[in-house]
Amino acid sequence: MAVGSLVPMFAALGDDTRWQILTALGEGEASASALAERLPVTRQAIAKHLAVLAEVGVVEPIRVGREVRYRVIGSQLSATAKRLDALGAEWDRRLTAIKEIAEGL
Amino acid sequence: MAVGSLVPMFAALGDDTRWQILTALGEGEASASALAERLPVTRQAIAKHLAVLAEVGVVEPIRVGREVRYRVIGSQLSATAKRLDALGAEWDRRLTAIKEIAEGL
DNA sequence: AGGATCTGCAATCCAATGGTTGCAGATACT
DNA sequence: AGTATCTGCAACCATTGGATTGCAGATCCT
Repeated sequence: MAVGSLVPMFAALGDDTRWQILTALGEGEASASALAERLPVTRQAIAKHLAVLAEVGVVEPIRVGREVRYRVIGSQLSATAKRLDALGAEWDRRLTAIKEIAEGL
Repeated sequence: MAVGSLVPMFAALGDDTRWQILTALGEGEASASALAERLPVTRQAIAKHLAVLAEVGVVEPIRVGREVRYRVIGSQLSATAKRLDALGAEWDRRLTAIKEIAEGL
């Protein structure tokens, strides 16, 4: 299985502030400004984070007049999870096979 | 669900070289020196990567005489996948509920 | 039109990190 | 014993990246 696009996804998910953003978005769509009011970082910092989250497709921008709201795409997380699960199973399968060969079975 | 320990895991998985290492380890246990022979980075760089991978528990060191071999723990990846999948489902559930409320259903 | 608010871009700063080289300690081989 | 090999520690460098401030453009409201 190709690892490929998984890496940027994990890199995006490997930051605490971004999870705070995702968690906040779990309560409904919100703009960068709105998020900045309840998170301990600047609007611009949040904007950057939203950009990387959008880049990997885990969040989606929705223009509403002059503001841009974001919403989480849960299915993207689930899809990533499926791929990761497959990789984990694959590793166990191969290593078990190798072990059996090594033990002469 | 607590996100907690997921973040360091994703941070660990969010690096290309580390996936090269994991992939190489998929063909069997190997030491840092052995890995350095087939990857385009130094042994010490690999050693550092193995340290962070071991820190999050996706890899396990096995001392064999004077060398230290590492093996992938596939089940850790699967476990992470399960948690991520649960989060994805949770988000979709909540956002669907919010949407229904907003539509007055 | 004028004010308030939201977004976007750019420059800047500092810490974290991926990578390197060099050296010392430990273990194996002959 | 002596040599070769493997690990581990430390210093160091360059780049990335999270975060900030400042300013300009766009949109809404009265």
